[in-house]
Amino acid sequence: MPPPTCLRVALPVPLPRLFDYLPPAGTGAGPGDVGRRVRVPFGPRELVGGGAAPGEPEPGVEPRPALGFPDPEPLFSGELLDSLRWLARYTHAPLGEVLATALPAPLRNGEPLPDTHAWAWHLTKAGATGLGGLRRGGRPRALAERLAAGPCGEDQLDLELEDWREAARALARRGYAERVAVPARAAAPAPRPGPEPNPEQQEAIAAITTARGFTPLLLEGVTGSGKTEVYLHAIAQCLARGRQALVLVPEIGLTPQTLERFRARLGVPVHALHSGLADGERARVWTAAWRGEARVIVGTRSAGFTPLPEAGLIVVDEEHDGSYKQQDGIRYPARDLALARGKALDGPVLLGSATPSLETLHNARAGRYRHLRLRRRAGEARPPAVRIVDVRKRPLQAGLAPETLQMMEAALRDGGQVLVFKNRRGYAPVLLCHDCGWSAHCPRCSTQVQATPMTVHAGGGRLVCHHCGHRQPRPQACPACASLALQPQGVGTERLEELLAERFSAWPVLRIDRGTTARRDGLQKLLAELGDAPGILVGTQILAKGHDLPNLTRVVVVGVDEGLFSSDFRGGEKLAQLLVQVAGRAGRARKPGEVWWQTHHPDHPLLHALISGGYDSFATAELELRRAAAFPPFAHLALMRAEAARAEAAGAFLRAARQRLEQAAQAGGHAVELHGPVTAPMARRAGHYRMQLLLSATQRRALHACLDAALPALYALPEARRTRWSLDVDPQDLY
DNA sequence: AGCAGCGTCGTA
DNA sequence: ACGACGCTGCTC
Repeated sequence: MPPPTCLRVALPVPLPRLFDYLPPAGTGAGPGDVGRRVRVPFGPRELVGGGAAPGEPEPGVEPRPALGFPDPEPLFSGELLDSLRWLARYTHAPLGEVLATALPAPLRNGEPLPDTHAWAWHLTKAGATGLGGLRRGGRPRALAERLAAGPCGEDQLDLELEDWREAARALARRGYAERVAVPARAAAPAPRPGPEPNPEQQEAIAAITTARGFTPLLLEGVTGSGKTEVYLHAIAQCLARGRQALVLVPEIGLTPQTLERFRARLGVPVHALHSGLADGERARVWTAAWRGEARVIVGTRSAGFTPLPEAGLIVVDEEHDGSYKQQDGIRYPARDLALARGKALDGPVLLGSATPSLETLHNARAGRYRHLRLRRRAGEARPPAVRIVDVRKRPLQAGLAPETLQMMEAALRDGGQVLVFKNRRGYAPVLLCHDCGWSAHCPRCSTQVQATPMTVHAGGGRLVCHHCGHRQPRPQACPACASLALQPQGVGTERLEELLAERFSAWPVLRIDRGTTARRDGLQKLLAELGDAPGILVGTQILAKGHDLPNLTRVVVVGVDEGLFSSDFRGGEKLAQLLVQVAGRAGRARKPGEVWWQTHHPDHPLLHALISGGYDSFATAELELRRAAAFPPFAHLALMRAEAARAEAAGAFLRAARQRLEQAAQAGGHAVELHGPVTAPMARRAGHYRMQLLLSATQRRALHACLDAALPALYALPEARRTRWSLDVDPQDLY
């Protein structure tokens, strides 16, 4: 057989096909080019794609020559390439878009692989002699003395000395110290042993380390039960076998303490990957993993794409967390990608959570995942007592009942900290005219029924739309009746902070939300400021996890009711997870914790299930509801969304799509139900009209087969060009 | 998606 | 007569 003349290339364009190119030098394309980056001409522009397969050009196309290969060998191969192909099939996205998403920006743009050495510091001759002249007790002196004992990697310096970078710069200016590149492995700190695992932890560790072949495991353990210890032991054993490990954590779960703990314990380079890193740094970490230099990668969602030529273990911490599903761009499910990678690797995948997602729990109960449990909290910590506060007819101050306020005061006087959880950012959710009833709405967003209210921010001075980000100054007078009686209605975290600071003026009140923690280490700094002193923390979601607050004894959840009647099918699950996670913040050390839920619905079954039987009992009841209603995990969903400046354009596309999908389902005998098109619950966002079409099927295969059959035709529809449309397989919510 | 080619308007 | 748009077609 003659060698193939073409390389079929996957390009980062929203077109469901590959493109054929002649190899650059005129040599034949080969299987060695699969997974390689290729620079190609595409119309009037130039793109970087990935080799998908050698082959012959489709009849009728005149292939152009590729411009060149940025690398001597494929960046994507083996398990990673298989997993990315799986992801493309699963999301029904073009392979080229998936490959591009898997690469850090510089590599996506065709830049060469960066250097991956680590940095270390060493003392110069001048430094060794001049050391004695440095001021005693100063940071430069301390650093110089440390370096006199031998060169030291930057990761190790992070562990040993505070604010050493400033001191290092000072030494470098005098010519006393130098920064030198060293192989990544050489810069790793020496490992330190951890505490002896308890019997439950030992059992879990043994289950993971003795697993052979693809083994998904659910590690279910309440906050403080020591899941991280299990991860660390399993990773250490994986490293001892000469393998790499990947740890995924939620967006806000990767704290400097977490990273420090991993670094201190493992004795190999531990690389972090998160949204706070510069592009160049991400590319370096990705490349270090690709070269096998990085042995442990800890990172958020996008770290799921890290190449691991010697992978031995994948951990997904807090596997239920919503941040694992990308909400914009191509929607990929990082937890499921991790499972797919484990399958392709034929290795273990450890899913950890105190509140597993219902689908994971369902899989575990059905025996598809091994189910490991940690029931005991470490040390003497006891589970917090939960109390429901019936606020019906009660006079509320700052949204808090009198007995809640009394309890808070008592806890503070006792020297403890109190967390007040309110899932509503801003000052107040509505601005209302007391004279005529006008209220502020976003000019560009609306539900099916009404324009959405704008949230009052900045101490009442500004209006912000939480759906599209639109902001405007707060009007001085009512635009409808010119009255000056404009009143913020309801309570957000900003106002709660203000009211609590007034009521509890003797104690510090700290607000923790997206506004106050914008900077990367903002949260760290805020919490460090408070320390163990008595005080109040006010905040949103962000407070639900990740931070050890040993002196936190009371948790108050103010907005329980807002979650109880969510219209979304996952609303109950999300609320239950939140309530349990927030409760986990209380009483982590010796002090017993208490959690107060304020509600107008003290008899709601969700609350009772959680109190009487815990998350497990809630999950059992909720799974029954899902089964009865044929919702996930008992059915599989895909949501086709369309938005356009004219409502008609979005509807026209989805009607055409429905027709093609129906035809495909009928022709292929796929049992798929179609619902819609209907106006999206958020009917207009940022001025665009939104419609959606829901697909559901009992068999996942049927859903995918139907989409596979119909999608090529949908891309070609004339209506498709007049609207922005997207497909979301396994949507997190139906908005 | 981008980008070009081409038509329809708006104004100088 | 020039240019700001929107619509259409095309990308190996």
